[in-house]
Amino acid sequence: MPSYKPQAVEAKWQRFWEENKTFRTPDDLSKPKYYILDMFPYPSGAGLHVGHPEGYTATDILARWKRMRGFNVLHPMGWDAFGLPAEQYAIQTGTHPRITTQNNINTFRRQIKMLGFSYDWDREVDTTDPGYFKWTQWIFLELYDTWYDTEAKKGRSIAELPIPADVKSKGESAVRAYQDSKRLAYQAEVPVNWCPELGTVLANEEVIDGKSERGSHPVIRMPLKQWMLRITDYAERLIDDLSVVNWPDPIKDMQRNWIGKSEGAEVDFELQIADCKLEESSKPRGERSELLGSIRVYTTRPDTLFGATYMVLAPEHRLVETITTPEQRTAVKEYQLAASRKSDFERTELAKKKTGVFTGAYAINPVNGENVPIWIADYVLASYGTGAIMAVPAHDERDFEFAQAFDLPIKPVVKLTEAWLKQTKSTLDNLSEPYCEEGVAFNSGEFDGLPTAEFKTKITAWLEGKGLGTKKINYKLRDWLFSRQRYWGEPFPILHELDAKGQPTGVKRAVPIQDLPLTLPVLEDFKPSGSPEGPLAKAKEWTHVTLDGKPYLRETNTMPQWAGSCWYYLRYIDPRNEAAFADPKLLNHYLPVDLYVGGAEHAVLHLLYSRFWHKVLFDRGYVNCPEPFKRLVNQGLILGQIEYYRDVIDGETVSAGEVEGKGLVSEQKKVPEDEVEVRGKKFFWTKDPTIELSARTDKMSKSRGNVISPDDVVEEYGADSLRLYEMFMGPLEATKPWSMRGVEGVYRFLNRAWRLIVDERADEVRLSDAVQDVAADKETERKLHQTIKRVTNDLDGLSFNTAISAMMEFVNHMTPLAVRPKSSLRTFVLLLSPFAPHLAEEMWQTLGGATTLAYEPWPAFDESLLQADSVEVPVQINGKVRAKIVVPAGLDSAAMEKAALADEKVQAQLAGKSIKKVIVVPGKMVNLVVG
RNA sequence: GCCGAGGUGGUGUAAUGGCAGCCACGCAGGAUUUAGGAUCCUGUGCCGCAAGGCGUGCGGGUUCAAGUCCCGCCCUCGGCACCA
Repeated sequence: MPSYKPQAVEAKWQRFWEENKTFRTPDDLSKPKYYILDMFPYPSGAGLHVGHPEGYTATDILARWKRMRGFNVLHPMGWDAFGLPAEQYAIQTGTHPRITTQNNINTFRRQIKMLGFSYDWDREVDTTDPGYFKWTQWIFLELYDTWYDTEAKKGRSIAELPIPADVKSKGESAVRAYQDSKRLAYQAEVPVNWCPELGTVLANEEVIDGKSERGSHPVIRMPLKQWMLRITDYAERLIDDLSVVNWPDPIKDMQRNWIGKSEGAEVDFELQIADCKLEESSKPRGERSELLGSIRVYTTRPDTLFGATYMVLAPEHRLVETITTPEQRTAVKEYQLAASRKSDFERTELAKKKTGVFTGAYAINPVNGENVPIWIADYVLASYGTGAIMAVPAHDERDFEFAQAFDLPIKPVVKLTEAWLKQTKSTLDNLSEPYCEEGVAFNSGEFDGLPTAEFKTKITAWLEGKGLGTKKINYKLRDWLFSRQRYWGEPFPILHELDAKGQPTGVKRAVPIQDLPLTLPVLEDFKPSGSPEGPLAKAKEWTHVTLDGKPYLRETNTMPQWAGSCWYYLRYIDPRNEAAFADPKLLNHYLPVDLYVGGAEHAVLHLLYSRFWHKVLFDRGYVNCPEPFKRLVNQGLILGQIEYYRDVIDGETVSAGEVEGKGLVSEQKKVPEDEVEVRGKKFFWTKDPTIELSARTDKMSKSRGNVISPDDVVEEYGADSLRLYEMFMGPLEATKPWSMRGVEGVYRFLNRAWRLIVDERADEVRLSDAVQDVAADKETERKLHQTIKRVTNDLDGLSFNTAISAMMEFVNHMTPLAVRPKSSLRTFVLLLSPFAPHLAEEMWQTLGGATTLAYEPWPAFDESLLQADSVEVPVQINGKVRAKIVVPAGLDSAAMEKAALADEKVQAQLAGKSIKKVIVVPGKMVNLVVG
């Protein structure tokens, strides 16, 4: 084997690693641990694409590096295998999802192993394995058993929930209902995304622009009884603890925005209805909220209360019926009906123009006693705040639009500056747009002159004093809709008690722990039932059970795909444990995950859900750290190769520039790369050089036909080249286009590295004659130590691309040498080994290594060997480089200045001018400021 | 609209405020080769024969010195989107 044959080398070392279990992670608690985690994939039928190995290669390089630095590295892989595609496939073909899933997993495993990643395969997990989802179900039961103690800010067992005396006195079922109302996992009637075409409920993230992600079927909102998880109880802690993790700021921002904390006040507006007005107004706040006497609103700008000229209720608000006057009843009913029929999509998309209807009722503005009309409009959401707002059109964009549409009064209460009025061409009585900034109050009675922040505090206190309002914090985050009407998911371990007639009593019971896992029933027909029970309801023998002599009906919903991925990082720590989800001793040792790498598409949901579950487990004492993932890095998207297009209009090709901005519609046709000519910054078509082409990179997709399969790349260039190219493309976090030419570039580099060491002309792999046991010359020594330093620092900073270019420079230095010192090459091979492990192992062996290099100590660099004897430094005159001088390294400022002034070119430039200032950066440059 | 990231050669990219373009791709020339491929060497930001000038999205500013810091715009991408 004279030349570099990746296929042979890679097969050989993959076999070696597998047979020797080189990357098994022993639970050696005496060594420092490093837990490095990939986001595990959903094994789709299409197999891996080149985007997957990007993150996996990065983590593998770090895992291998950390091992060489003496860490006990935990680096596992598994499968997030429940979910819709396998089920859809089952519906179409009749193949059981278990079988498709197994096939897909086998494909993914083969492909991932082909890339030579150093996973500990003994720790592989599969979310659809009963041994795994037993514990998903167990965690669900923990959530079911937990209530959130707002005083202690901590989840506690339901057994510890204090039962109020009046509840206790009403008996056992009242107590049970009270407990059920506090559990983190609870059932509730909520509006869901119902897709009639698919006959199932969809998650929000499965609905795109009001249509189903699969098949683009219409989705409507419909109230259904669903399982919910009370993630909102943890909202505050989910925000606060972002400050203790090392995550990219944009991701933290996205999570904060998603949770959407806002601080404001709830204010009660008394209804102007003769019957109840007086009798209710004396009631203490809190009790009154359920009565008819007032409407409660939420506002972040209580300082604009004096400018509230009307109120708006969501069409679904529970008081709409009661307050609507007989004259308005028909109009209100019609509006409510229309609103309920609209999908969320229509409600937002068509809401460019504000709509609404007057209820005929009035309320009293608590700060000035003025009557304000009450409207309903779908721009107010029932699900946020109190479902009702006070409208301050002068200082709120939406209220302003609405007020304009319906000719409602607009009353400014924050001082408008002259400049602003001028700029917006407004007058005090006639604003052209709302003023939404903070400012100083006016038109606000005794509060005139107060700045916004101070006003907010004062007015809130004033309202509290009168029992009319209180400080309030709201979140955009909603409780997590946790049930799906699907087959291929974890069944809920919950039983519904039946009475003698076979009707549910409303009493729920957890499946006893010893009966877990609760596996899925065998079904022939996986189709959605079209009813809220889901397909599991069809398995009658499965759904009906008797426990302790009582008949029960099993819960027939299944959990969403997020469930299994919420905690897989915990199972890796002790994947075969049958007595617990993991041994606490091991959990304490390996947690938290030191580095978590994955796509930014999981920036919010998966990471938020996972953190939530982790916090519950933390509160309940199962894990010892409040956050699961210490450091997070998002790998960027890999786009398809650059492609060139010509624009065709009515069969004629025209230049790219002629289409843009002229409202013309053209058909874009692909132009092969060899028909592209570069002229300046533009591209032209060789078949008609007057035609300018456009160039573009797109996301890889089947429909565009630009998907690159790792299988093909590995077949042609080998896994090491694929790995290296994935890292050489650019920064890990960046979005970047694929290029086969680029793969070839790194392939050539590996070939050059190979030829440094291996005798090309021999039949067997043997050391090249040029490699000898000699001491390295000074230059080589310096280059080597520079390379060690750069690679080490770059690995530390996850700058894999620059680490590779440093190694390329080293190889470029070594290539022309007739005699190459063996010790330098051994060091180089160690540096290369995390990146191109197969090739490195082979070269290590050729250089005399007895066994795997996976646990060889990482090379150290000697700072004293880094510095060259002399350096070239630029001499600038007024900031422009005019000369270069060569000076001994470490020369001081004064000497450098002297050397610069002695230079001929400098002398010439200085003729007839005087030096005003001299700046010397030792070892870097000299700048002479002359006049 | 709001939040965030980013605009550097023909391409991917690199540069603790200190010589812009490291390392690659591509291209050009040369060596080797029957030829092709592979390999090796040299050159390659733009304009210019050259001297030199101009160059990091655009316009200002700070500084001896700005791709990097500050202010104002433009464009691309990602996320959120009537959340009061």
